[in-house]
Amino acid sequence: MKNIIININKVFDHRIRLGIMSILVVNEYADFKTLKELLGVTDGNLASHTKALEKATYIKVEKSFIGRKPNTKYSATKIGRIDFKKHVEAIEKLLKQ
Amino acid sequence: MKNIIININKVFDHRIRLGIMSILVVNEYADFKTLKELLGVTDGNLASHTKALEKATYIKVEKSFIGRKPNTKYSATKIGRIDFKKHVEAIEKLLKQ
DNA sequence: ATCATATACTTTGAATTTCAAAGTACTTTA
DNA sequence: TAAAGTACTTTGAAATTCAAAGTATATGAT
Repeated sequence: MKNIIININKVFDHRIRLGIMSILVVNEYADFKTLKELLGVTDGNLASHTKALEKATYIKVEKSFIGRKPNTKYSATKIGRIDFKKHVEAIEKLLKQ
Repeated sequence: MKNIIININKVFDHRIRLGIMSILVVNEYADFKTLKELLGVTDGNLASHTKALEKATYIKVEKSFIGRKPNTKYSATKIGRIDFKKHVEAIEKLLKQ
C-alpha cells in the first residue's frame, strides 16, 4: 500500500519554517526584523527555525552592518527552492486526493 | 504588519496529522490498520497523533469487535472538518501569496 | 553627559512533542 | 499447545519548540 505522506519534507513541516520559505521564494532577501514581523514570532524562536533551515542548506545567511547596526539577511538557496517546490507539490497532492 | 501564519492551526501542523485528516475528510471512516498502512508510521506514533486529534475534538474514536478481534474506527467530527478546511485555506493562501 | 529605552540579534535550558520499543491481550496457524 | 500474528496501548528517551534572559550597540530624554 502506498505511503501518502512520504514526499512531505520534515524540514519544511512546521508552520514557521513554511512561512519563512514562502517569504524567501518570492523575495530575493528578507532580514531578521522583516521575518519576525511577518511571522509574528519571538526572536529566539525565529533564530531556531532559521538555524534549522540553514543547517539543511535551504537558506543562506549574510551578516553585515547597515550604518553601525548589525543586519542579518536570509535568502533561499537553489536546493532550498527545488526541495520546497517538491514539498508544496506533495502537500497539494495529499490535500486533493 | 500582518501575520502570515496566524491562521495555520497548530493541531494540523504536522505531516502525520495532516495525513490522518486528509484521509478522514474523504472517507467516512478509517481504522487503525488502514491509517497505519496509508501513512507508513509505527503503532505508537499513530496512537499519539490520533490521541492529539481526539483531544482537540477533531476526530471521533469508536471501538468495537469485528468477529472476535478489536477494531478501532476513526472519523472526522463536524468541527474537525470545518477547522481542517480553514487550515487548508490558510496554507493555500500562504503558498500563493 | 548619563540614564533609560530601543534595536538586533544570540544563548540557554525548560517545556512540550515526537517517536519507537516494549508490553498487553487476545487470535490464528501449525 | 506452541509459535507467530493482530490490534492496539504504555512508556519514556530523544528531539524539537519556544521564550526568557543575555550581549552589544544605538537613540532619545533629562
